[in-house]
Amino acid sequence: MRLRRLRRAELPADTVALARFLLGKIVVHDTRHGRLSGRIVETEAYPVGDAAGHAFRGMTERNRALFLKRGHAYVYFAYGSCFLLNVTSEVAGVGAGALIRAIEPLEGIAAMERHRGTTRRLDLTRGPGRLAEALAIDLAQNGLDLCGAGPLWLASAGDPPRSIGASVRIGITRDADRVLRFYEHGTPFVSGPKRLRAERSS
DNA sequence: AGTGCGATTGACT
DNA sequence: GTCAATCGCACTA
Repeated sequence: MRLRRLRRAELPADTVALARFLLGKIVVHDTRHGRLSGRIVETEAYPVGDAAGHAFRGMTERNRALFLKRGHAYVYFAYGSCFLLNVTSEVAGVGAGALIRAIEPLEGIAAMERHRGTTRRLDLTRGPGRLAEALAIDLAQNGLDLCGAGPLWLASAGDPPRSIGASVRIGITRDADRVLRFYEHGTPFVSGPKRLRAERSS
């Protein structure tokens, strides 16, 4: 597969626009055990001022990376069991980002199966905690520049954009009515209940 | 110092 | 479909 590293200037400077932009792009993790990659099919935006966003109550030790300029990785540990991967979206000092919720496995599928302890293709990377585990992402990747020459990066495969759906975000309680979850229609690799997979956006 | 709560998952009915 | 596990962090006192 032909992959081209995305440059920071190509990333939309707006959080919601970035969340939509990321659909169809590739997230790549080059590890000691080879390349792990997947096509992004579901994201959520956590823009400035969003009560559901981790930056809402200011910078802390945990969410520090969320305040890096756009195109950095913000990884955090949730529910005592999972790591979640976000792409930061604003200028330095402003906390906002896009959560990657699901990818379609591309390269390194055998390694992903080992990391996840299953060979069921749909269970590999459907859900933010699952995809992080499949891609071997944890706090060691927190704060990495996704637009630099590092091991974790974003790529375009030149795929034509497909139909995009939108819904409310999953698993939050504050600002729960905002339509800030975006996903690709017609792929089985999207997480969430069925009723949140059919709404049309653009 | 103690408490409550998740940007979830996997097991189970 | 429902529900508990799990633990670091933020918040209160």
